[in-house]
Amino acid sequence: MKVEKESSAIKTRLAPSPTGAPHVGTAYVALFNWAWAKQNHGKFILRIEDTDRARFLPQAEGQILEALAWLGFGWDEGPLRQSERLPIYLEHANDLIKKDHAYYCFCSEARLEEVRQQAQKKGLSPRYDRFCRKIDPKVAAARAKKGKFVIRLKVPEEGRTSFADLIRGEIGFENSVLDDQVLLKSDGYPTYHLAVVVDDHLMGITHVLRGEEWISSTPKHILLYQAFGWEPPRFAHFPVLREASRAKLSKRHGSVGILEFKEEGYLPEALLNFLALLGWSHPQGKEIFSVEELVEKLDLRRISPTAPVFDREKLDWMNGEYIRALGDRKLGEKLGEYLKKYRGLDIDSEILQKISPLVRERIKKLGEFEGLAGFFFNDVAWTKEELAGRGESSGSAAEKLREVMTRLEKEDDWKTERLEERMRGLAQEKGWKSPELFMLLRVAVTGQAVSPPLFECMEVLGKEKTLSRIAGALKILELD
RNA sequence: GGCCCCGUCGUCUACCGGUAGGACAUUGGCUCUUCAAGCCAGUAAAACGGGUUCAAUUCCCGUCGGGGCCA
Repeated sequence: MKVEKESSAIKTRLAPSPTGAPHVGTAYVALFNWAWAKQNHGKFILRIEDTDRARFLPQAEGQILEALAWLGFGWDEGPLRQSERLPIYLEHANDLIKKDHAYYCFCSEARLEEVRQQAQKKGLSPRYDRFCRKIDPKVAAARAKKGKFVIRLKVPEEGRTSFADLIRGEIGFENSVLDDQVLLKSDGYPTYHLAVVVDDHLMGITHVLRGEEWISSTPKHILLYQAFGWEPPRFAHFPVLREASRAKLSKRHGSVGILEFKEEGYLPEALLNFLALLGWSHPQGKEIFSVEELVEKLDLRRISPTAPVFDREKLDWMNGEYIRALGDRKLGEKLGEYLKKYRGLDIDSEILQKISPLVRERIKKLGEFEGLAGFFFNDVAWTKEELAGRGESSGSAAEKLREVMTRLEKEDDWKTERLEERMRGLAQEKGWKSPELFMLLRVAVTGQAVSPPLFECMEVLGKEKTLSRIAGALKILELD
């Protein structure tokens, strides 16, 4: 059964530039583009905007694809590369010249620079002075055949260009402040502005959801649509993500790359849930929800235009929530894959299944696993201070451990409850404080003062390994 | 410098003309073999100044502050 509704015509796109590792800001915008398309049974397109040759990075596209795959965003068309569509842009730029909406410009860099500075001195926008706009088109065309040129848009001298932003409402600009934007560069590549407009139109994009840094270029785009005689898409400008300092997200304060989050052990579901809450809010005030629920409930009018701070602490909390919600089995699997891929550790999955309930409430990211539970499969080392310390002499600590050894060696029922019962009994019998005994044992067995519950650890570790750890600790204490 | 966007607890936000609710963080407590998790309680906000209105956080203007774009 096929139900075609008007809304099924909706088409969105993600248009990242392959100039570096994909940024969370891209994930943020991708999320809403993807969800909006899904909600409307429309299409989501991936387009690689690689016309900036100076900043092009060959490995970036692969990273973008990997990041999107990790986040779970599939695309219906693409990836399309603008660099493979050069003739199309050229053709369209020429078309604009024909329609007298664009013109050739032959000005040198030096002259342009001088014009800019003069304009600025007068307190005006640093714009091009439209010198070449006055050249007779026929003369210009002839000249263009021989030498270098760029093609510029003929921006109307008067009037106002405005659009209804889906998030912010009416936004308008006086045409008089707009520059005669370069459309085609002297190297034959289109500028961003020409390429987006041509592509968005040719691909039938109905909704352009992008970051607010594009607001000031939007009037140029609208003017281009008008020059071509095309109907512009709807626009929604999302707020940009900020650091606590209100500056743009930056590496100095933590991760900003999508793949870095993956590597640190964030779950994509958690990252996405967190991102969804920046700007948007669930109508029932829910904090934890799936992307499916976002798809169902998303309403662009509910997006706040204020640039939100990317609060890594809340992200961590949320990731912890998702980890806790995972079953032991699932968490064990995820840990296995993660440790293998990023730490080169191939841990037996059965052991991982046993450990995962012990760490589930104690880690916020998969990357924290090793620090908390590495002792299960790595060797441990102690110092005397770590073992004794806490106001206890090495002698008395050693005495306790010796006693523990004797009791444990006899124990055949190596189960959590049994072990706890034994050790509590021992403490009571000897008049030792059980918290102190347990801490000593914890350090002896795990090599750490902070660990999952002691007796569970001992059970998982097994009798043999537990005893050899205690023996090892004892040796350290007996050294002078 | 010009243009544009934004301004509710520290942070993310809700209500959007009848004075503020939730979440993270934080503080205290409970629980307790460490650390967590969990539960309970607490602290904490409408940048400022003018309008409009019976009434403004909510609408309008200005100021200030933050950010973006163009170089």
